[in-house]
Amino acid sequence: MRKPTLMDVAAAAGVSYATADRVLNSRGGVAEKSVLRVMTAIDQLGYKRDVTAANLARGRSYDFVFLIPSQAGAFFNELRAAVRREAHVRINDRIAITLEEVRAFDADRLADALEACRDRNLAGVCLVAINSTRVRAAVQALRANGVVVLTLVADTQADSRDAYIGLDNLAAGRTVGRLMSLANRDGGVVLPIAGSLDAVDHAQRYAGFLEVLPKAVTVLPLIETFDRSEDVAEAVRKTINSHPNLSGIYSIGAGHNGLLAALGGISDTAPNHRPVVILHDLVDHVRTALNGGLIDAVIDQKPDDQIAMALDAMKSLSDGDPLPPNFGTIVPSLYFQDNLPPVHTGGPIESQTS
Amino acid sequence: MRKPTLMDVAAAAGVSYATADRVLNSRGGVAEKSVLRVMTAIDQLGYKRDVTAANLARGRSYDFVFLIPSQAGAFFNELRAAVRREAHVRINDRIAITLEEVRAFDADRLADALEACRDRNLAGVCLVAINSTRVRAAVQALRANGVVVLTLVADTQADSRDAYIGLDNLAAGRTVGRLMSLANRDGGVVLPIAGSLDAVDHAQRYAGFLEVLPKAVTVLPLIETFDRSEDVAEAVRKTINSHPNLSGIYSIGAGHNGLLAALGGISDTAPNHRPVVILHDLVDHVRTALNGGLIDAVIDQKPDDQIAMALDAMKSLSDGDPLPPNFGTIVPSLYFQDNLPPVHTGGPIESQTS
DNA sequence: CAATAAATGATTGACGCCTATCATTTTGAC
DNA sequence: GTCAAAATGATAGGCGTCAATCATTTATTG
Repeated sequence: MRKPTLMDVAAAAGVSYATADRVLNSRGGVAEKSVLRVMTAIDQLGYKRDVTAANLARGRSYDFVFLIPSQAGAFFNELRAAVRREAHVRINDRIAITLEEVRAFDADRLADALEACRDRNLAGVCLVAINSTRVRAAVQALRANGVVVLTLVADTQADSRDAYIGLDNLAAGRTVGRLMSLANRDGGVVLPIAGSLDAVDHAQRYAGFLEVLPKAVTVLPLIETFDRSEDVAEAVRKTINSHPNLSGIYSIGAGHNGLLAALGGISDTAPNHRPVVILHDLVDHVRTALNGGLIDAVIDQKPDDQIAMALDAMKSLSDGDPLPPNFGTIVPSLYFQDNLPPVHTGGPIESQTS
Repeated sequence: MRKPTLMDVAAAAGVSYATADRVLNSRGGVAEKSVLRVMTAIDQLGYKRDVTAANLARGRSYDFVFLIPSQAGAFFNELRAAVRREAHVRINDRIAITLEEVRAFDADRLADALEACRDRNLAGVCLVAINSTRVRAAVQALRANGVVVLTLVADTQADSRDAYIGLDNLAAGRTVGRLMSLANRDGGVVLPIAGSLDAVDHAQRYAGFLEVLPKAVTVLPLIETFDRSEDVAEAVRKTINSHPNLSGIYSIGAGHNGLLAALGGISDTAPNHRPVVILHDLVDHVRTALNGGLIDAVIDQKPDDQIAMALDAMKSLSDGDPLPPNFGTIVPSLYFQDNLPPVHTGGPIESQTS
C-alpha cells in the first residue's frame, strides 16, 4: 500500500481536502471537532506530509551565506572546501550557498560583509565571529530582519546570535591530556605550546589539558607563539636541549610549521625516544607529518561536520523549528596514522540519473 | 535570479521542451547537433535537474529491508536502533525501511528471510552475512531479480554481493596497537583477548595490533573466550595474578562482561597502576565503564555511519550510479571519556512545518 | 521528386502539495 | 425565524519534472 496523501486523510476524516489542508497548515477557521477528526485520521493512517512536494509547491528555497576568513591558515582552507562541497550537494534540497571570504582578523571588514547582506533577502548567514561593536550591531540588524545568524568556530556573546557551532575546546584539551597521561604513566615532562592564551579557545584547551594530567607529569611553562614560526622552532629546540627527558609536546593552536621544522631536527638526532607530539586540526601537512611518524596524534574539529551542522541548523531555524538542546557542540576526534579518514577526492560527484 | 528550469534550457538551446527532455533523460532520437546545443545550454546556465520534482513525477520510492541478527549482543542493538532512527528520517526522501530481526548465527533462518524477500518488489536488501550455500544462493537469486544486496559488518564472498560496508578491522587493530605502544613506551606486557581467531574480523584486528607493537612490548598468549564470560573473568584474574606487571589489555571481540567483572576486582586492589584497557564498540555498559575509569579507551565502528552509508549505497546502486572507489570502508573512531559522542536522545524529532 | 525515415514540436495528465477564491451549508445570537 | 458569522466544500492554477501521444517538419534514399 502506498504512502497516504492528504486526500486519503481527508477521506478518512470525512471532511473535504480543503478542511484537511486547513488543519495541516493551521490556517484557522476550523471547528474543534473537525480538527480532532483530521488529527486522528493523520496518525491513524500514519500520514506524513511529503516535504519535497510541499517545497516544490511553495517554491521555497534557502539562501545562505558563509563568511569565512581568507588566508587564516590551513584549517580555514579546509573549512572553505567543506562549504563548497556541501554547496554542490545541497543544491538538490533547494539550498543555495554563497561562500564569501573576509580578510582575517579584521572586524570592520567582517562588519562590512554583514551589512552588505542586509538587502539580499537571505535566509541565513554563518560567520566566524570577531568581537566588535560594529559586528554585533550588524548581526542584530540582520536578525531583526528575520535572517538566521550562526557563529562558527569562534563565537560572540551568546544572546546576539541564534546558535553557535564549534569545537568543545575543554573536551579537546582533556582528550589530549588523557592521551598524554597514558603516554606518561610513570611521569614525564611535557611542553605546551599555544598561539596566545588570550584566545578563549586556546585557553580552554589548555585548561582541559591541565585538568586531567596527573601530578606525576611536569608541565613546563607554556610557550606562546603569536604565529611566529621561526621563534617557535627556536624555542622548541632550546627546550629539547635543556630538557633531554622531554616526553611530550602539545601544540594547542594552529601554525605548526615552526614546531614541525624543529621536530624534523630531533628525529635525526634521537629517533627512538622523542617526545610524544599531539597537534590540532588534520590539515594536509599535519596528515603528512602523522603518516611520516613525525608526530603521534592529531585532534580534529571536523570541519565537514561543522558545515553540515550549520546548514541543518540554519534550515531548521528559518523554518521556525527549534534546535535540540546543546546542539552545535562538536566533539573532537582523535586520529593516529592508522585511523585517518579518507581524503576528499577531487570535485563533487556529478550524479546524472539515467 | 532563480534556478533555471528545463524550460529555460530549451529556450536557451533554441529547441522545444520535448527535445531538451529527450536529451536530459537520454531517450534517444535526437540529432547530434541538437544534443550538443542542449548540453551547452545546460552548463551555460548551470542547470541542475530538480531531483525532488523529478522524484515526485516519477512517483519513485525505494523499499529497503535490513536483516539484522537479534539477541546477538549490545552492538547489534545499537545497529538496530540506528536503522530505526534512519527509517524515520529518510521517509522524507521516499525511502521506506523495514527492519527484520533474524536469529543470530543461524544461516538457514537468514536464508529463509532472504528468500522471503523474493516477491516483495524491493529495491535493496542489507544483511549481516553468514557464509552458507543457501545464503549465497538466496543472495544471487535476489540480485538476479534486480535487487541490490549489501553486506554489513560481516561479509560474504566479494563477488556475490553488490557492496560491503564494514569496519576496517586491520586499521582498528593497528589503532589500538598504536595507543598501546604509546602507553608502553618503555616496554610492557599486554594481554590480548578475543572471541575466536577463527572469526575473520577478530583475526584481522589481532594482526593489525601485533603489526604496530614494538618489540619492547611483550604480548602474552591470546585468550579465546568463545563468549563465555565466567571463564574470561577467571582467565583475566589468573593472568593479572601471575603477571603483576601486566600493563595492557586489549579485548578484541565483543562480550566484555567477563572482562569488566574481573577489572572491577582489580581496581579495588591496585587502583593506581592497573593495566591500560582498550575495548571495542561503544555500547551502553562500555560507556559506563569508560566514564567510571574502569577502562581507558574504546574503539568504535560507528553503527550510525554504517547504516547511513548502507542507505546511500543502496539508493545509488538502485539508481544505477556506481559507488566511489573503496566505498564502504569504516575507519574506526577512538574514544576516551572526554570525547564521547552524545547519546541519542529519545525518539526521532517530529518536525512539523508551520 | 516521391516515399520513407528521422527529428522535432506541441501538448497533456499525472505526482502531492500550496494558496486562493467563491459558493454553500451550518451554527449561534437575537 | 431571520440574519450575520463561522465553518466547510468545491475547485483551480501552479511548482518542475516525467512519460507519453500525435502532428509536423526536415533529412535521406532510390
